[in-house]
Amino acid sequence: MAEVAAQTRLAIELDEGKTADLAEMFRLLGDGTRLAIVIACLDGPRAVAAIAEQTGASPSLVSHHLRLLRAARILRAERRGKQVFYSAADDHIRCVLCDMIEHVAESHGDAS
Amino acid sequence: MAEVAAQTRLAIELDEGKTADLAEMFRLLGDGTRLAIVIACLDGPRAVAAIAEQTGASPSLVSHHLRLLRAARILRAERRGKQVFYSAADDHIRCVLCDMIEHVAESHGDAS
DNA sequence: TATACATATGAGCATTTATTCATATGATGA
DNA sequence: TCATCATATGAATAAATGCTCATATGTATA
Repeated sequence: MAEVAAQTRLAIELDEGKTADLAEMFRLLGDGTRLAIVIACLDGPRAVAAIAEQTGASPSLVSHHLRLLRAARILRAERRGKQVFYSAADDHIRCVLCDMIEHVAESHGDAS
Repeated sequence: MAEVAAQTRLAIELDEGKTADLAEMFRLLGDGTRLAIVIACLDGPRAVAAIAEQTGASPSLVSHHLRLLRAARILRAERRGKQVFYSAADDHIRCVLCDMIEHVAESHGDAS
């Protein structure tokens, strides 16, 4: 963990455009329904109906969100017959989620 | 990087409450102004006025956002005389940002 | 072709949210 | 204490956003 800290303690310098792109990514993960959809797709390709059932959201709503997540390249779509399967576009999203889970866990743990 | 992927390829299972907490964190980073504020605080303690100048936002707006970021334990505040200095609460945020920067860089790079 | 199933899209609505302006709180120095 | 600087807070508003309902597109089977 110290290594990671040292490795990443470099200054992050981003122009306004890059910062906006980054924010857009976080914004997409910043909705409970959408985040649940992303998490549902982390373990492998999931059909829209399955995602809807797992998350408790309507197929229509799921489809709306999937469009955004696909456009942002957070998820990728793959058609198999009538169904369309969605899965994580790459492993970075998984890392982002794990880091954030750790953060939430730790900041809830100690009082300050 | 393969290690990280393998290390994190475990299934992420979160109840509704944890997912909402996570989403709330991402939501806070999902605004351009707020994200710029967080980035400005990554290299060390920064006073409110300095953050305002660096980000181009008004001190009032910065203060509003700082309140949210502090409440979410993304930033921590430290008073020195008249000024209040803000810095990153821990290194997880830095990791989250680095991962997401990589993701954006790669998904812009290759066409799919 | 016609029907059924799976997903996608569009419009409308209710809510949330980022921002600004005005004002308040807190701390230092004269 | 008074004045000043730095930050925080509250109210108001314009814009963005998530969701639902209705409908369209696309695919497979009878």
